[in-house]
Amino acid sequence: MGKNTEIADIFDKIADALEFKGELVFKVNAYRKAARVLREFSGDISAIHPSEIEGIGKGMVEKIEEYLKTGRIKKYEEVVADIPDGLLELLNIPNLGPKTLQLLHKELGIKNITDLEKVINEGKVAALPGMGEKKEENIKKGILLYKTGRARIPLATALKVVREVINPLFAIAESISPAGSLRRMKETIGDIDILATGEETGDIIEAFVRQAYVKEVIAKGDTQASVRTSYENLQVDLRVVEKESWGAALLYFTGSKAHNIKLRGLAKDRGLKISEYGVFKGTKKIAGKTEEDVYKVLGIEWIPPELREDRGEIEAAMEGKLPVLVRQDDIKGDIHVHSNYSDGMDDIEKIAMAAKRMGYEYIGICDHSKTSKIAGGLDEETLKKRTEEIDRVQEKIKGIKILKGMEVDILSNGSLDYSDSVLEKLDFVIGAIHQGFTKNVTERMKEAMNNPFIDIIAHPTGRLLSGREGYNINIEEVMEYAAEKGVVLEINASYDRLDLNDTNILKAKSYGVKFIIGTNAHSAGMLLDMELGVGTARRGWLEKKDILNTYRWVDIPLRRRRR
DNA sequence: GCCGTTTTCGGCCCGACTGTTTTCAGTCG
Repeated sequence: MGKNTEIADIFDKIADALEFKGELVFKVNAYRKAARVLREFSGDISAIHPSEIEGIGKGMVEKIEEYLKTGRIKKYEEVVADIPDGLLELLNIPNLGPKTLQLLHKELGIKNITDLEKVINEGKVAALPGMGEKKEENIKKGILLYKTGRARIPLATALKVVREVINPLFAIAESISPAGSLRRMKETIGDIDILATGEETGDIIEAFVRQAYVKEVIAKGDTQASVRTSYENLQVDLRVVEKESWGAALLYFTGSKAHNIKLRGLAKDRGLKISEYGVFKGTKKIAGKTEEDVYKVLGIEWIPPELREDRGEIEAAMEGKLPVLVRQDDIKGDIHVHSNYSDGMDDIEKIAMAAKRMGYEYIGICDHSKTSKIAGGLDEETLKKRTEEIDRVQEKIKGIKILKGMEVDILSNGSLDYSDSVLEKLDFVIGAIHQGFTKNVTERMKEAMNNPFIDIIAHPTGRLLSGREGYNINIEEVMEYAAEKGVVLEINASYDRLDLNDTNILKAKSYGVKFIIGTNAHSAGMLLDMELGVGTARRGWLEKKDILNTYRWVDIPLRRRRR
């Protein structure tokens, strides 16, 4: 874990403590904002000066410096001194906020979850001022949710669920769209947000809460409802709005929260007010039908959802310098697909046909090399057979170029898994670390890049969304060396990888790295994961020219062609 | 605590829903 994440965690804890103590919300928010920007900041935090990053002022810089020097932040120790260990952790319980927690602590002396459950079961909570039976019941439900865990689900799963949720509503709603972090293509999703419009608002809400997948109706009003579904307890929120407010509502519901807050602040500076109903000058509504309208009255262009994270996109829009983001239909081929020669499910012909149906110009068959025995890695003899097979299929199938690639293991000394004479005959080579995740990974990757036949580095950090931390690696050093050597970094679009991720892409781009999006598909159907890779690239501000598989095959400036 | 060609003081996004109230506080997004 990097220093900035460590400090961000402490700032968040300070925010929790201050909020618990009833400190001014703006002060609390200042700590939360500082934590957020620190998490996303990729530069050297020891060199930050006040006001250099928005949200980091004099006080925060002092605390950062203090932490770097002493490993502690005194302010943190002061604010938590009189708070029992583990009490603030209870703020993660849904329906239990700082005010209620303070009340329970003060009046009933609760210090941890055990105490909390005890007083709830004894019915002592309902008797407190401002509390009641229902509030007690809601906290009880919250505890249950907290204990079962509300893990974020991968984007790929959320995309599948949202399609199931939306489909039955098409018949009733006039228009309907996913919003929230899903629309922003964030790599993991907490809740699913859906926006709809239509004549019969009540009918839409009723139809929504009556779907078979609904396990519990959390809230239901005239214009919105929240349900818990049977899909891993995933919460889905539906909001129904007037047609005239569609754009403002979509903007509001898409977020991110930080993006919205900044936009609303901008509006306020101009004497306007933005809500989910529209943009208002006094009581007069001046925009709101489309998202474009809302941005326009602020004097800026429409910002693609994937950029809406308050990472400089609003400033870029004000200067007219928004990137023209890469799109799915810019992609001309997929170069990371495993066939049944190694651990893929489908044969080369089936993959090629599927790629052709997707409208690709080329498809790169890319199996494991010999050291990856578990994954059916190919020895030189089998590789020769695969080459012949590709030639045979290519004879048969026209209209798509089938490329001979390999995902070659980077070995413990940084050498590649085949001799140069074998690598030279391939159309392209992707180097990958598949073993020794903690051993000299940075050095091995750099050594591998010294081999002139390596074109691409696969899944550069090795992290898995399902939990694996990734390699013990200095990723900045790898990025810098890749840029120097002209080695391309992969955006691996596999649903569990998305590696490089958005923030690493931004960082790599600043070093001058070029990218390629590969699905790492192990079946023809998984070619569709390209959508996830494109979304991630867009979150990393990438344009068509940054991504090499938007080029025709003959035009891709692969390293081996530039020697 | 942060921030500033309207300000170095006085602002800081905005609204829905729930549950407790009888006009509003807390939580959430």
